[in-house]
Amino acid sequence: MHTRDLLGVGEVARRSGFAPSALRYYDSLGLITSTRTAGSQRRYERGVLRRLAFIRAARNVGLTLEEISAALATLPQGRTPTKADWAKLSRGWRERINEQIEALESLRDKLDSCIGCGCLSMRTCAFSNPDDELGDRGPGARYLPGRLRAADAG
Amino acid sequence: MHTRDLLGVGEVARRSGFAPSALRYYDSLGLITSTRTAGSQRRYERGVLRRLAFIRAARNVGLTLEEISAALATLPQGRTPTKADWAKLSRGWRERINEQIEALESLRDKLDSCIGCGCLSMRTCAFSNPDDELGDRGPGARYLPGRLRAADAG
DNA sequence: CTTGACCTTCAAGCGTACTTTAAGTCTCAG
DNA sequence: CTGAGACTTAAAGTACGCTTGAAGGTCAAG
Repeated sequence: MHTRDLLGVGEVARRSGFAPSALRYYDSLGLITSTRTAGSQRRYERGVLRRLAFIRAARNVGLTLEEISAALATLPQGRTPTKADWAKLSRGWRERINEQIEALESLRDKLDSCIGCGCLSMRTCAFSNPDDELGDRGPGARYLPGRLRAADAG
Repeated sequence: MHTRDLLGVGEVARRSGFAPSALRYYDSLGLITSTRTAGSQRRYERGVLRRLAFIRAARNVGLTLEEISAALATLPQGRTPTKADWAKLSRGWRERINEQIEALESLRDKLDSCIGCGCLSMRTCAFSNPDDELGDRGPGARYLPGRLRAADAG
């Protein structure tokens, strides 16, 4: 067998869907941990796959790697996390997603009224009003309004 | 009066809510246009404010500057855009926002079933399944799943 | 004409999340 | 033991959307 209980980066990549480079990056951030062979190649336990599944799901919800890292840090150390541990971690996501949905609905409704009146003028149109907290999140791409990126790790 | 019919960068910044540096950046991209004084300082017509309102609203909806640029390019050249022109431009956003909302709802529902079963395992859990088109969008931050970032300028 | 506020350009930096490249090393089926 | 293939590191690159800094020029009220 070449299917041991320790997996190399390539195999974890295949099974998790993450690129090897992404796995090394996560490794460097401490999001996942590995043992090393005598020749310093990474070897992962199977549990890493569940961890990676969590990471991907969290990314889908919109969490940053830093937020994910913080969430993972709350897992019980010593024993292998149970299903309940993982479920607890992701329970908060539901509300987060709901907030994102609400924000988008509000945006859509504003758009409806703005198209209705044809306004789109500065600081009077709710839809484009810059005081609706924007641009106060530092540099970097902001694909969605601030409140769609509120920090709240499960 | 120092409130002419041509506005300097600082004034446009104050009125639009964009930082002067952002305005110069947009200028460099051709998103907004300016005339120049003899001393090569930028002077904007009042119409730029509506244009900037559009830009901000489009950013709120999730459009990239490139998409916004393409949308603005479809405005009638020669005459000043009417309210109807602007409304036409933003009409497509509604569907875009609805798609975003649907994607999030689907994500939330998957999460519900995943928490119910406690699964979160690789390639079997719909919520974290990497084959749900992820990681195929090149480098850069991806705060939300691919389908939440589909290109479709109003 | 002075002066202070405001403006100019260009280059580099930032933050997130990785990927790519280069040059070299390790592993293990046969 | 060999060789193909998988792996290693560090540094730089990519993408987006700006901000910051340095060094200097302009504008307009008084």
